[in-house]
Amino acid sequence: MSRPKRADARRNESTLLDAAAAAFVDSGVEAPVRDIAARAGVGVGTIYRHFPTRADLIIAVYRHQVDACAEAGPALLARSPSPHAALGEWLNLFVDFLITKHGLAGVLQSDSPGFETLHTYFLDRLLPVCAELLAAAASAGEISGGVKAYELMRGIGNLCIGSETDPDYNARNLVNYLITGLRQTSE
Amino acid sequence: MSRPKRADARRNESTLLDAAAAAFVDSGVEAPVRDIAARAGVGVGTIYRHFPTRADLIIAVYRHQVDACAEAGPALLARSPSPHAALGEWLNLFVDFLITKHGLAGVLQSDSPGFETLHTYFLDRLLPVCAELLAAAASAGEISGGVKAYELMRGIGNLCIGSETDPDYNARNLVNYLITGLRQTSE
DNA sequence: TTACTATACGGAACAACGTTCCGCTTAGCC
DNA sequence: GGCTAAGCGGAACGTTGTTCCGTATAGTAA
Repeated sequence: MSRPKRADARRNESTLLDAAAAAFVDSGVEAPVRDIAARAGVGVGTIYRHFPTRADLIIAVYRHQVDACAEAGPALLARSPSPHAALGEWLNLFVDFLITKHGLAGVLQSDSPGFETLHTYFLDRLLPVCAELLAAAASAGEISGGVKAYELMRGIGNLCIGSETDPDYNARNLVNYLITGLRQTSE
Repeated sequence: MSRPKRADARRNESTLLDAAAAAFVDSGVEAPVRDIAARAGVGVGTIYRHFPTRADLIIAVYRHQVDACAEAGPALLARSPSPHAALGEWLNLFVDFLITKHGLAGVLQSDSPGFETLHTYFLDRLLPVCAELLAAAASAGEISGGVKAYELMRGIGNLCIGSETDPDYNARNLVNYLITGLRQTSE
């Protein structure tokens, strides 16, 4: 076991998280590393020591909210009138999260190496929840069992791209059509 | 009116189109400008003289196919059993086009300046067709009139992102759920 | 208090990208 | 054969993410 981190290191890490969060709000998740460093009054090297890649910084900033979303799944399933309704509500929760973080949806789908950890984190955390909701809806006979959780999550994520910047595009509408379409396919 | 283009210029333009098409097939539409120039045995400056921006090159390469897609709309409407069926077929045609061009869907939604002309070209050409199909389906009472053509096209485009690289994600399935969902909303 | 060292820092430097610019070349015409 | 507008190549610029290393300092032991 190594010694605990130095005090200045701990301080910088927290400063960086705040600066990143602020930068993401102002300029989206694609805010340049240099901007974030400048905001925090820190060199770029410091960022990379704390967060091996930009994706890790993004994860650190949003971890709490992703976890909250994951935990909401079972809760919705318990108190919703039907599994399909719970699935719909949960997906809308996910959509809300994505489109309030400028550009997160886009970065999430990016297949550029370096965003793998981001991809992985979201999947690890949310895929099981989605699968559970889907299974419940399927065994209630509300949807076909052929819907794959990964495909659905990825599709929802894709639909959210650009929804925060383009006033003529509202991902929520399309997501709801999609959810409707899932049910009709049931029988 | 200025003189017609010089022979070498015309030759280079056509060589560039071929080189770009080949590069897009090999490495996707995000193929670096330098690669395309090298393939054509030409300097990068030559590309930019013929095509002010990368987006213009992409448009030039795919123009024919976009036009073909646009023209297929009215034809499908004429020979399909119902407007909703025609809409579905046409959207699948659009999806086929997008997912066979590596990364085109992604670039199409990119809001980075410089891709505006690409955005505009697709919209100019395809939006009216989509709107016509939607209107026909709406007045046949098959779908709600509230579906906006732009939103639908953008959503379909989004769904196609990554469908060519990720073996576990097939945009076609989700697009079909979406199309189904459109009808059910008619009630 | 002082001295020592692992830890952490800053920012120059690198590679890859789209794009611009300009000195040289050449096609087409008189 | 020469003149000139048109066209060309590729170095150079500005912007990315990321790496690297000389310097500074926190924490500890004397």
